[in-house]
Amino acid sequence: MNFRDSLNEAQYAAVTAPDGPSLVIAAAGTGKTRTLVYRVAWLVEQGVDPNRILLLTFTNKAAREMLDRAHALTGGGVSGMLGGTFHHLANRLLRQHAREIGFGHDYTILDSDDAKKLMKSCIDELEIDDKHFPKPQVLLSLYGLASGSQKPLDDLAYDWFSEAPIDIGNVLKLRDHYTKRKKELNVMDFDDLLLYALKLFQTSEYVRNLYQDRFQYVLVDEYQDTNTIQAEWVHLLAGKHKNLMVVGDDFQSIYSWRGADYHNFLSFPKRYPDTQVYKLETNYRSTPEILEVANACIKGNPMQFQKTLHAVRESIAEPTLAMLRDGDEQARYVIAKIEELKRKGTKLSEIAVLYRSHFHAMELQMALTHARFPYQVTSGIRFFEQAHVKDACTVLRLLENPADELAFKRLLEMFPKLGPKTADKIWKKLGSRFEARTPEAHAKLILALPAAAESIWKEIQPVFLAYDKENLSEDPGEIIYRFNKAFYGEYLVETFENAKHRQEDLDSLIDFTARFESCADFLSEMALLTNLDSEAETSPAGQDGVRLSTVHQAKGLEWKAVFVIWLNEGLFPSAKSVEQVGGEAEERRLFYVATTRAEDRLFLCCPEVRRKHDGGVIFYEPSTFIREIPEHLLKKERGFF
DNA sequence: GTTTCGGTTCTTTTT
DNA sequence: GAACCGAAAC
Repeated sequence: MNFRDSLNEAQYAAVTAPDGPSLVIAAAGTGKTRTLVYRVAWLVEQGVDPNRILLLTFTNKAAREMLDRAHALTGGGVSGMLGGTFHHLANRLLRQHAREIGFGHDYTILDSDDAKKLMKSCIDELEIDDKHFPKPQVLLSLYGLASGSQKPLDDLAYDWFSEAPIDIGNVLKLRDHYTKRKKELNVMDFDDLLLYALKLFQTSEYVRNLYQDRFQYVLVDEYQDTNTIQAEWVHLLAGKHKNLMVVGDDFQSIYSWRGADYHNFLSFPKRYPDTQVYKLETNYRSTPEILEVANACIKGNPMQFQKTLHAVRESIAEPTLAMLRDGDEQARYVIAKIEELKRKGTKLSEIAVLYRSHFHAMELQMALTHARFPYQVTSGIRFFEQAHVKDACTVLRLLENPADELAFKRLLEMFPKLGPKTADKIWKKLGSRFEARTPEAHAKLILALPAAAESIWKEIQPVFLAYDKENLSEDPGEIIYRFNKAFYGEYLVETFENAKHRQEDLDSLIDFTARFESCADFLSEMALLTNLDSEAETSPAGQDGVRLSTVHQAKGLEWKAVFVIWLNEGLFPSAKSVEQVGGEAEERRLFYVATTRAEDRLFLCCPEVRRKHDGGVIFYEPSTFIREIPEHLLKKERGFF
């Protein structure tokens, strides 16, 4: 393979870097993924066993893309290489060694919805009835931050609630209780996966040696988004061979609210004194006038590796700043521009509308539907977190983990006359455990059920018992199918008005299970996967449509034309973020990410007012980020409706 | 004592 | 939407 001809100077240097620690500072659109993929190919060509290469990413999408590309580039020469998200690797190791840290190997992974529910019941159990006590969601963020940053909870809590009269003692007590409950239920939340994986490495010499020996080369994508745990874990993973290559861009660090600390990235050379540094600044994606806007907007941010995007492309058009009246006019403006682009030959799938928060897209979604424009939303609600999908998986979860109280209660609460209180009583009566595979457990349960639920249970009991009898532990789809046939299909129709649509979801869920080797595999995956349609998007069948996405979810992607909507003070930058220390700088980086997604055309949209549902209006100033861009870089437009 | 239903309010970002 | 709250219904 000719590496020289496929790469520019800086890329080539990084790809062929000598052993030892190396830091690749890769600005937006400079071929970061390409560099990583070629690095893998290079290593393999040097005779490194792919089995001994580890590639860590943050998202499933990034992992899949890199593995695919590496595969294609080497003609299948990288099979055996381990590549995936931090959470995936953590899960993989923990499944094998969970006992060493006091869990069963059959632990369940809580998604955020489960975690919220469990947190709520913890609050009830501690009888905290303070009206002003923070909501489960808030507490989870706080605990997650403490876990990810490895900082003491009390310090963080004092800062977090400095202006609210919150009993910090309760906040601390609650975390201990929550931790204890998770152990009892044999469940881990997302933060736990990372935390316990690190703990495993710190406490078990055997495990540490096993993987330190194995991983001769460790590559980390988006290193600026690592938190303390991840950085420490990476440090240990590469601890023996010390061939650690991290790639990232401090300008694109946008996850500090979940503990990401780009100082890991900035201080990498300090931590590893013999680090080789490579800087990629040649941008292949965008026109010079788009890059000028991007460079201008990020320049003022404090504490960063200075770098400037150099364009290689020809000019096309100045980015447009559109001043609009309200959300409706904004929607009409966007649609009119999309029509114009389409007439000039841009495919709809090459156009994206980006925004700070999901609800910012509401008017636009309605207008697009009305105008019969095909569009695809990278949705806020994750496929696997929808109520009916979670309902359908309760049986499986119980079969796999008899201590899964959340699944048990979720299942029982679908029955008539059975609410939270009764479900709790029954769970306790059964000794906080339900061995769903044994007939004895079912007999005991039936005695405890209200009369109305009894007959329903008798319908679904065979589904549970078939698991061992018919050896279904490798066929998650079959269990879901039978549960649906025995009970859930009917329940769906009685409960939801859009039952048909939800039934279709379940059908595709059953199809989706086919790719998994076991129920345990499937359950882990569905907690760690974001969306079912993520692969529909890469498949050729993915139909033509405008992409609607949050900026966070757009990271790493690119489109010919990009619209950024609701660029208003309080919305983007979001008011809540700006309150936090370093919040505005992070929002600015987010805006930088948004602008650097565009290849040819960039439209910045800035309405004046937002209409509330009650008919009132709120005035919004244009975003600081707009005002920071020198005027001559933008072409100004007004609404025309 | 519980469940269920209907009305109200509010949306940050993700593994 | 969906999460929360209060009141009616069982």
